[in-house]
Amino acid sequence: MRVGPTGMKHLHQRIRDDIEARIMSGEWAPGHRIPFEHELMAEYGCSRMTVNKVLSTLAANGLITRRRRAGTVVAEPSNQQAVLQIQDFALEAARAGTEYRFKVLHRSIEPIDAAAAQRTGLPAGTQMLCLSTLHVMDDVPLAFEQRLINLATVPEADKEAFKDDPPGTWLLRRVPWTDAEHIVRAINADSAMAKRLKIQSGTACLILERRTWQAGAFVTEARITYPGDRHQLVGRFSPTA
Amino acid sequence: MRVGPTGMKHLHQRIRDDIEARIMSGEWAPGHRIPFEHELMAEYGCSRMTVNKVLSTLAANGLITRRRRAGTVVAEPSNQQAVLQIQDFALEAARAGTEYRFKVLHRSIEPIDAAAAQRTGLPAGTQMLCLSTLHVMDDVPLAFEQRLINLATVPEADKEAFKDDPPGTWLLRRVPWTDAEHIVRAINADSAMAKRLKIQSGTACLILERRTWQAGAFVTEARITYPGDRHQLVGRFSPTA
DNA sequence: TTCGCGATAATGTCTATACATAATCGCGAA
DNA sequence: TTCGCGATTATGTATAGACATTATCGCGAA
Repeated sequence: MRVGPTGMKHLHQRIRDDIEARIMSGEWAPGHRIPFEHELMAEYGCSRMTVNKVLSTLAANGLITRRRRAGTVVAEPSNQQAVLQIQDFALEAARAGTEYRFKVLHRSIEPIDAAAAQRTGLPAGTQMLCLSTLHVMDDVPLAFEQRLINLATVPEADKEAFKDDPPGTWLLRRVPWTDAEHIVRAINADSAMAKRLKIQSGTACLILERRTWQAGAFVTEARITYPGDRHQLVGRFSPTA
Repeated sequence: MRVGPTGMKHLHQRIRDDIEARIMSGEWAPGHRIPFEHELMAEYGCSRMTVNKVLSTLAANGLITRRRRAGTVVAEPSNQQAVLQIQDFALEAARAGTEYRFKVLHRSIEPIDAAAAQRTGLPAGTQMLCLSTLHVMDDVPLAFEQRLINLATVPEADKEAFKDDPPGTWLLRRVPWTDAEHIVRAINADSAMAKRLKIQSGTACLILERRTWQAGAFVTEARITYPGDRHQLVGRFSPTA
């Protein structure tokens, strides 16, 4: 019976770590057939349910592929993905010990144009709350946010003044979402953006676009522009976590 | 007994979808206490193991928080994260029906400098395989990749010519990784980069830095520069998937 | 040889039960 | 009133057994 260090608390954790280690080390390469459940039962001296729980979890995480009758094999590495944390400005400022404030520069209710209609999947002319917000840390503009909020999905946004919390924070706490789409790209700041962010015209900026839906209904779109030299998106990721 | 559409195949799927729907719709807001397992048993007319499996999965996905004796509550929405797909150039080209090729512009083995040592967590002076690769689609430069490969972890990289596959693809297929770090930022192209990518000097570029480790041992670092107007990172994400 | 079909085998789901673990509640003592 | 400790209770883990589902294998017929 081969198990990991016995200091580890639970049986299924030991089995899981053991199998993960064999995959991660390359001992079991992609395509390698993993022992059948009844073989693992014998190897670890436990019931099938326990082995099954471990393998189901690994399958859900994409490390292995299971097929009835055929057995279980180590999965091919899939498309790489980058997981980036998107910080809440206020939280980030508090951690860094700096002062944060925001200012809503523009507010209106407008029907969306054709391009926005295509992006959001809504009919053109749908009424949207449009907000432009500048995020400032220690008197330095950190980001400029252009946001559309679907008043059909979030009618209470119309009455909100966005005095204590910026729109993103307010929405995150209020409206659950089921689907999100992100786009990241780089542009040269035009003169209007340069003036708002107090940077030179032409400076490279990072743009993060995020659209969220709730059960198919469009909720909000945010386009956040960061000066390239003042902000970067960072993420750490383990496939097994 | 309230269950979803009976067309759905499995009991635990129906229960899961039902609970997820109540959370996602806002009916059960963050902080709301979810019925105890024995209550859900009665509600759905099933065994505790089945309910437990559903709730454990939801907890693993971060939708709910469970504490012994205290019960289960809907979790506060955590820090938002963007999940971005990083395409393999060859695959992307094949899908788009365009021609793809790459060219290794530079290859050497060098000890890393102090800055790289800090980024990677290796002692300064460690020998690394350094590669610079240009990725070209339909004769248009799409990206410039600067890569370090740790020869202590991947010694066989030294003998690889990178003729059929670019370094990234080769590594992905060969070396499993357990941890990755990503950084995305924007810069203005300097004259050397502009020349390589056939863009105007000063054009905004997207930089994706990716570092991977295998069980604590550094594997590789890639710094990929995309012309901002030719490429963007895209990701779609559901919290429940 | 090839095709079709039934036997077989591996995973998928579910139940009933048992005991472990941890946090809370509430009672009784200081 | 407050503190500490034991009882209570909800979750966490594990087992054995049962049946469902679905590929695959291999045998027999065309």
